[in-house]
Amino acid sequence: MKDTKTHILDVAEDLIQRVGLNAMSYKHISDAVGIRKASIHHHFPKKDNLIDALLERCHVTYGGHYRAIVEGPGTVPKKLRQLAGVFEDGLEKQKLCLVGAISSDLTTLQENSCSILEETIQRTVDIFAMAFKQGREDGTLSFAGTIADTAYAFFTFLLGTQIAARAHGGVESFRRATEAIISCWEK
Amino acid sequence: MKDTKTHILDVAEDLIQRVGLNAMSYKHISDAVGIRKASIHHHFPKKDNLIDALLERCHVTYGGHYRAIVEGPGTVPKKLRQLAGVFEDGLEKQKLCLVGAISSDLTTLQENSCSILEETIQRTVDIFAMAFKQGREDGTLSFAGTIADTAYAFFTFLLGTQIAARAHGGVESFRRATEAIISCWEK
DNA sequence: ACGTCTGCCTACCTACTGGTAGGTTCATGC
DNA sequence: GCATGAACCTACCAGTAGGTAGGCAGACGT
Repeated sequence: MKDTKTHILDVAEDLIQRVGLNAMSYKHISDAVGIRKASIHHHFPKKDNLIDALLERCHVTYGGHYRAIVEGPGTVPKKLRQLAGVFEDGLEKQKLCLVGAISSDLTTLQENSCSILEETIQRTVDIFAMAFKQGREDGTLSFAGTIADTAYAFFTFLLGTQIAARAHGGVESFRRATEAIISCWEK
Repeated sequence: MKDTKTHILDVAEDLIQRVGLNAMSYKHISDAVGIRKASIHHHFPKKDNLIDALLERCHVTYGGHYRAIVEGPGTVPKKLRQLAGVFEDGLEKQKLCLVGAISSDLTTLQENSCSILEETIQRTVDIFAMAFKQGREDGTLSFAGTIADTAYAFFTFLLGTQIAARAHGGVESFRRATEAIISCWEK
């Protein structure tokens, strides 16, 4: 039986990815975890605390995941497809990237959460940028903008395509759109 | 003094774009319009009716807007930048594209609304596709994928970049990311 | 044996959610 | 003159939101 705090975070993350930040409630979490609502408050007094913890955990978990891909073996175009694959896996389960789901409800967040979110995006883009840097250097990728801008664009593209594809086209459309973008960079 | 029904739709649209679908309530609308909550229900009995009306109106309003750009004068790359400009204008007011905002909260929608949303996305992509078709034919654009896939990718890219840029980077990042993508297609 | 801390509980609070019932006012058509 | 229906109102409903107060059982160091 795993740590309750982690269990709460897992359930909350899953709920946010599926139904969105504002449709997720302490009641939903307590139902799924199997403890009372007040007990969730014992671990995370305010909803903001939960969100902050989620975002901080996210740029460890996902950051590690992305980093493993970028620093791993294979050609750069293949790495880009692997990064897209992470989003595709989520989409298959009708789930959005946590950053995307939370960003959509940005204006209902408190300031501190916004800062963490901002930092999480930056760190993610930085990891993506390593791939584009490598691709430009080894000549497997060809793109017009800067490394940072292109990495940012690729991340936001994946984020948006995941959101749109859940509403229209599904995994098939996601894959075709991703291919349409990556193949333009491929030398 | 404009039609109340239209006034309600305008306010609801603005609210959804700013705070999201699930953070928008009949109370907020009634406050902004200046009539009582029950009166909103008189015009739109259920929230779903409001959302449906909003989506249907959206693919008239925005559809017309996009069509005017695509069918208007200027080179195709310029048209793509004008399309991006529509999203940039929204971002400047901290507002998301209606389709993006609603798509993020897709799972809290009823079936009928999902269908309309799907159709709205399809129609929008179809308009975008006209520009890519023209660009491929007159040789001002060069892209690897099909016209439909690339148009879809460009739309979802704009959608995602708008969401992400509101959380990190703002208009500046939006513009740089957009330029990074378009310049790869420009011959 | 002792206090104390953690984890969880029941019971409760206020504020707000979407939605309904039923009444008033007023313009329109017959 | 009178019925009709649209537009709006007050007043209310049950359900749910986030959050709090206070109690209880067990583990733990002293």
